[in-house]
Amino acid sequence: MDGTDGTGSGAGPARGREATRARILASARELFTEEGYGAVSSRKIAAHAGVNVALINRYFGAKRGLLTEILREDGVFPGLIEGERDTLTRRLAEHAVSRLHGESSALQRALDHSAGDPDLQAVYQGRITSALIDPLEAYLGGGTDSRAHASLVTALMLGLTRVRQVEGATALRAQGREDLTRRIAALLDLCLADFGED
Amino acid sequence: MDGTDGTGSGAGPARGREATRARILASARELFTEEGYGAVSSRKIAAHAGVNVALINRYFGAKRGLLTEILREDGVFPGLIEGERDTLTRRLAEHAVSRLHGESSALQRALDHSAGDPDLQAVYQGRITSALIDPLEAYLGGGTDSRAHASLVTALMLGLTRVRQVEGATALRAQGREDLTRRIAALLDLCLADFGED
DNA sequence: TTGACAAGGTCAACAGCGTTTACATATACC
DNA sequence: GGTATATGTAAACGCTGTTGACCTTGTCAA
Repeated sequence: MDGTDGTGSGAGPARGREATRARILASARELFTEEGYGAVSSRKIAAHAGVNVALINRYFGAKRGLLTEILREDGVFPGLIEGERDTLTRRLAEHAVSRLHGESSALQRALDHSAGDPDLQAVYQGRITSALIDPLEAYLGGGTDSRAHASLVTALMLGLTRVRQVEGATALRAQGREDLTRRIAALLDLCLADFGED
Repeated sequence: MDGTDGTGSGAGPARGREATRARILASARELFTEEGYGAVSSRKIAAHAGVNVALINRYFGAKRGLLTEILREDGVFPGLIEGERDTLTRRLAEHAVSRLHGESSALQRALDHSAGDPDLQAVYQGRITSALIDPLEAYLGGGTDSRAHASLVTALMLGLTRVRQVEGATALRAQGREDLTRRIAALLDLCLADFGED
């Protein structure tokens, strides 16, 4: 008994399914964090994990399955879309400013950087929808316009991340942190205002 | 005389430098438009142009050079960042709504779709900076806050494009076109407001 | 006219990628 | 013990972008 697996019911597996899986995943996480998704090859991950390349595809289907799994474990906007409605935009704005200042985790920054990889399009599509737009829509009450409001909020949040990637957003960061947070919160409030009121 | 080249001064070139270049570029443009940057290989472009693969690298340095050249020819936000200041945000908002409705050129849509390709990171970085942020900053007068204002505007514009890619933005498009345009214009106005006023 | 030089174009190869297939090995149950 | 099954391995497949050696064509100078 090596006590690794949970499939103990049927015909017993062998050496270390879960252990191997975990080793691959840990290596992928580390390398993606350091170098980004596109820059790390399957063979490199396998070598780092001390494992055969083919096992990546065996256990995760394909390279992108590694990232899917990593994303599944980490929340992108953890704990923001819950709690008081009055302070929602303030919380989101603070989160956005933190990101502008590079205060998100190293992994998160690397993943932002890999967001446009063609291979990951479907992964990020599902991720943004299920971790941001959908929860926002539900949080806002699910009315007819909730989806549109959620989309506008998402646009601003994603756009800020992109601008930081493209030009560093030094001018934004040079604004006082509180001023910038208030401005973004105000923008988010306007995103959430009823349509036809401007 | 085959009348192709402009270098006629020195020792004469041979068959068709400019003609070949143009043929490659036209093929790349067509294929990128139809299938996107990442999905089209160098060999495919060469075959479509009836040309040897190596010529792509000879004339454009690398595959990404093709896209650089195409972007150089087409303006991304042509003619928006000029003219009356009072209607700037309205013009930008109308442009954004057009994009949301898929009314940009097929090429532009394909390029939006390829925006995150790792190979193109530097290309798009320079493009967005030189075709959007920099002109905006200059247009806004170049004051200390102009850059920050330009960054916010860019964030919103890029974010809207991304949301359309990710979830289709059907809820946004379902809003009345005029209402949506007004909302985005209002957001852009707020992006441009002085800091510390909220 | 003949030689030399350079530009344009071709061919085949390189190193790397993600992925798959056929095979060997070790484990657990009957 | 035999056998099915899960785990791990090795080697290849087809593809990518890119490069270097080669051939061909055209033009100029001697």
